[in-house]
Amino acid sequence: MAAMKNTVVRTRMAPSPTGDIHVGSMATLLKNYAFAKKHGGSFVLRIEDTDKEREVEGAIQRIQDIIHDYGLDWDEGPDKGGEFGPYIQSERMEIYSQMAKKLVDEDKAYYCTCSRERLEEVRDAQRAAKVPPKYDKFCRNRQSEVKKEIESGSEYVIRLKTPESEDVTFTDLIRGNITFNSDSVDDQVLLKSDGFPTYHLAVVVDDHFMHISHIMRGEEWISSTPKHVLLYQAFGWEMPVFAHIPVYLNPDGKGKMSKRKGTVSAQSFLDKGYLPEALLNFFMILGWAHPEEKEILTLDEYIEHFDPKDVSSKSVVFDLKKLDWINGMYIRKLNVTELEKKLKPFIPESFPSELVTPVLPLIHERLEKLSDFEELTSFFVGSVVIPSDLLLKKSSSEEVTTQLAKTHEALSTLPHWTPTAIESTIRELQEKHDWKRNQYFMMLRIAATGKKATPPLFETMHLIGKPAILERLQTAKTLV
RNA sequence: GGCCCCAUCGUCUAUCGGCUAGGAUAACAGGUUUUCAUCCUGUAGAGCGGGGUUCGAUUCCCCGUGGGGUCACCA
Repeated sequence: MAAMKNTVVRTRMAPSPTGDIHVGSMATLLKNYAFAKKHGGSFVLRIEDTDKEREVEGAIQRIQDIIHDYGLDWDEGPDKGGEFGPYIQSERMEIYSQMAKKLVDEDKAYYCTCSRERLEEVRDAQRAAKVPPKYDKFCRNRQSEVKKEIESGSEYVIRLKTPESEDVTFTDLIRGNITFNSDSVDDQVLLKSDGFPTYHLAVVVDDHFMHISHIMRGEEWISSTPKHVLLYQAFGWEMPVFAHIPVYLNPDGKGKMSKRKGTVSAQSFLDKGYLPEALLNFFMILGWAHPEEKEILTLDEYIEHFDPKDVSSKSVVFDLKKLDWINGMYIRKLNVTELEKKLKPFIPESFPSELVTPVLPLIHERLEKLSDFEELTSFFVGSVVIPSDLLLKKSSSEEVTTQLAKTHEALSTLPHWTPTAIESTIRELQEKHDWKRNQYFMMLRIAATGKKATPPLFETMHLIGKPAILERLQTAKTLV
């Protein structure tokens, strides 16, 4: 790659503060981060707040927090500055208007005073005539008139003077050359009537002045890339390398991941009990494979091997089953101290704190998500509902009554309530009466917990405690 | 609809013209286990269709089909 030879790798992520970061954006951010790290370059965080109508209060802080929560960071950005700041677009207004004016002066852009109403009418007519809706270039060839209108107070925008019938080609690292005809490119607004730049002007200007070498962004930007290419050409600037990352499809395989089909914010996955490391790992192997197809890998291993050109060119399904598997792997790798710490926000207030540590070893390998804690421990405290039909599943009412009575009797006189004492008591009973082991144990499990699936019986009974167990055995007896 | 992108097991992928098409996950079956989970073993499961190019195409080209993206003074 000759183009890369003397270039310092600088990547960026440029979210707009209109809400929470999407998981897809976080995955793209990871790629930008990893690529910059791999080449000893810099990863820049830039805030694109040029739409004051959609801006959400506090979003800039939330964006930075969530990136940190995922264990990632940036080298230059709004909070830490950098050589090419400021990194918030609303603080760079002067640059954009200057650049837009420059293009007008060079006859590469023009003023437009068309009202929104007129633009809407034009588009409606085009849609009715089944032609692609585009600006009709009304102002493009009446600039002297337009300037007079502006002098007498008309609102105006600045539009790009798109060349006619020219091929616009750029290279995408993942797909190769992509060509559009300039006739399909609108005379894009560059500077809005409120003085703010549009996204298209702002990205190109900022990426240029911030010396961004590689633009890795979502595939949904491919169709606006020709506008950016035209802008680079108009300014006479060197183009960065593009790599458009495929979008994530909904788990059902239909359409771009959207709120309609479940939550999509990066935050929401943390809230659901996924570990950031597991999420990052999932992002790594979705649409990309380690040379040895290793699937559980560290950030460092990823950084070492990741190359945007190896990213799959097709949209990929956000497979929650695989995410669950990865998350389970990461939870199992945790030691109990770490697990307890990460579990904190997922432990119900009603759960006795002194029971947390002893219960962890019993549920550790059963946790797929941190949020499973509540479900897996529901029977350790409080009251349980014992399904009577399950008690009698493999035996008669008489036998179960006898089993419950004898067990209650034996356990109530137990001097030391330990797992081993409970176990030997119960095993002795089972052997003495020649009860079917599976039936008896399962019956006890149901009586003690109300559930068919639990951690090992004796440890579980131990933690539930003697009084509660005796009480539940009594209750069970009344049900059979 | 126009434009653009894409196409290997259900899903994510390997293959960079030689394939008995490999792996992971999910599914299913079995083993370990007092249940579940973990762990181990096994089974089933894929090159969208049609044309070329070639000694030979999953791999290259074209057409079709299907899927996706995008068409704002939003990013």
